[in-house]
Amino acid sequence: MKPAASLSRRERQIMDILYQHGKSSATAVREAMPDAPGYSAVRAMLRVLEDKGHVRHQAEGLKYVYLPTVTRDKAKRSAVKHLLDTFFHNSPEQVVAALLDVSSTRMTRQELDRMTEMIEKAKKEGR
Amino acid sequence: MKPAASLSRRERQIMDILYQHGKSSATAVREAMPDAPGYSAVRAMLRVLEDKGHVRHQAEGLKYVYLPTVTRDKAKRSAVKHLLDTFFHNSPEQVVAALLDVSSTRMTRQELDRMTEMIEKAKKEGR
DNA sequence: AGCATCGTGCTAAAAAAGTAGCACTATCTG
DNA sequence: CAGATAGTGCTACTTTTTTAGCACGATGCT
Repeated sequence: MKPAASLSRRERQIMDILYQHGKSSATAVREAMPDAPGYSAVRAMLRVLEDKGHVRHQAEGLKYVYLPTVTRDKAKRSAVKHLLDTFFHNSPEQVVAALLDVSSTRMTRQELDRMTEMIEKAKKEGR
Repeated sequence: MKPAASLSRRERQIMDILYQHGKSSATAVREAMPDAPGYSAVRAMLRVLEDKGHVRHQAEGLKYVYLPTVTRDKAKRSAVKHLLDTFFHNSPEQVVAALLDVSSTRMTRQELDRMTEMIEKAKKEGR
């Protein structure tokens, strides 16, 4: 299986949707797509993704649901690494800054507290 | 100009490189590409990206250097938002967790301290 | 000046992506 | 049971992407 960077436009859109929603039927994927193409097109792309090994499907009731073969967790890490590398010169600190900037209004005190805790914990462990 | 999600595979690779390196010549872009194609191919893609409005070029000495039209900062935000949405259910806190997980070994005490500071500052401001 | 080199602009063709359409099966509904 | 529906598997076609190649201008060297 190829790395995420080698996916085509539509393939990427679909993978993003699958990671966001967890398993989804072709119809669900389609509905979540920007500029959604026809149903057949979506199915064809899912088939291609399956051939390439990026997704697999399981029968659920009558229909198929598709899900990524790579766990959310691994995909997550890759995504974070890629972001770090592309926009932040590998500086996690700057990511935190961006994060606070982008979503500070929506963050509660508790969330911020939990962040502090995590960081404190990392400090202790790294000692 | 279309959103980042509508870029083709190669276009995306190129944009990533440009954001990572800042302005670069066609040759430099090419060298940074995974499975780099021929030089002409890269130039052609840069031209397409320019047509679409994603990059512009300036003469630097004899050659051209290309750079994104959208500022690094805006692109950064979009990328962070997209990551939040795709893998973290919009929970910044979980991003921090992933960040610590992925790069904790490389983080110094100072970096962690600065993170704490930023968060503390956000707490005060949000009060 | 003459030749090699580096970088550009353009065009055309190969390859991949994206899309629609049909045929078939299983279920549901009256 | 007959018809309507929902879902699948394929195949073929169109469009976009991706690529290589050639021609030209500027520069550097001998």
